[in-house]
Amino acid sequence: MANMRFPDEIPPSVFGGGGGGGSIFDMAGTSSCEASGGGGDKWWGSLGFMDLLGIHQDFVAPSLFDSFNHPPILPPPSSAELAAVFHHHDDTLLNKLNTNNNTKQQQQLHQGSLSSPVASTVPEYSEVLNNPATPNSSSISSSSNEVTANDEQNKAGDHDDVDKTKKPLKLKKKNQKRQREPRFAFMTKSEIDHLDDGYRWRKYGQKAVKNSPYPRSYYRCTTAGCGVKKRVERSSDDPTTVVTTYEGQHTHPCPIMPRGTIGFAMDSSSFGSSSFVVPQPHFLHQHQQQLQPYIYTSSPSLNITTTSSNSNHHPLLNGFNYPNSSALALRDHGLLQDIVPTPMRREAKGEDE
DNA sequence: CGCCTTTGACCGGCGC
DNA sequence: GCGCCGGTCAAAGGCG
Repeated sequence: MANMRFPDEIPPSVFGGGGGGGSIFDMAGTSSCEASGGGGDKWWGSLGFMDLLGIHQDFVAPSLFDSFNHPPILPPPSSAELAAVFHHHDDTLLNKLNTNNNTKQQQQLHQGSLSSPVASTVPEYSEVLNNPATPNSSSISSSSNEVTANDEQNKAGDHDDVDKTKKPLKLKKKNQKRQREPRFAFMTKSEIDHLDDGYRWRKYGQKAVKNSPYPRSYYRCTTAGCGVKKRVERSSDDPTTVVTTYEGQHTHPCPIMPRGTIGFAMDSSSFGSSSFVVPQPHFLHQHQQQLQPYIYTSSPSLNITTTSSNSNHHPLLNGFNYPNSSALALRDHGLLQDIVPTPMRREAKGEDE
């Protein structure tokens, strides 16, 4: 598979608003740590999508998984122009989302976890807007009992499947209902179905989606022992929108840790629950309030710009290469302004000059 | 050769 | 019980 990359220089263009309903990350292409291995001169240039997701996740709460029990504090959504992230246990949510962008369910999602960030009642799934989340973050491991349990279960299951020859596979333990790992779903505007997030995925299945002309693809993280899965499907309502659902939690860092990530990497010990260092911009918490909705719109020409009022010019981003869509997204939205500490920005700028 | 995608078959959950 | 459907498996083939 060819790694999609952005051209080194991307002229500014129109940063269109996201479509209706749901959150939209607009990305024109994909990239990965892998892809950026050669060209990522800038710390930022090779920042993987998942890294960013991780960042955003942290943005949501010190532990996003904690938010399963404690809804994250979120900035208010900006109506339709929202970058929505769902973490849920309900498989049907996305289907419903796809088939009806304005369902009552969605409204409940919005109301439940957005307008009432500290709501005491937590729906089985909750929506996290403007905070692209990922299972990948050390900060979530502390409350990911279910994940680890499931990982083990998965591994055990895999072994069983492998050891036992062929057909009697799936001899799953009876009476043991398969537990779903927490899921994070988000919608992106993209021409590319499979957004490269820096991790290595192996496609293990594809199914036709009911009421949709677009198939759903199933991916699994290829790293040994990592049972993270990913589902990718294109919205039937809005073919330009790709719904990506992550399931599980990476037990490893990004296969190719982008150099730039160092800038974000915090000592995992400072979070007390990390088995590896991942971007942990805890300073984000201080800036939560400034969060802008992530509305990323790509155009076929990959021209992207921003409409965000406070993102007209980012010293940090001046002259940066944009080998990946996430970078674009952030640049686009001036997000770095909010999430990157000034010293870091300065440093980056200096490096850039 | 290793890794990946494709694809049909299979399995389990769930609703009727 | 049956059928539908989502999810997974694994053989086969492609690609670098």
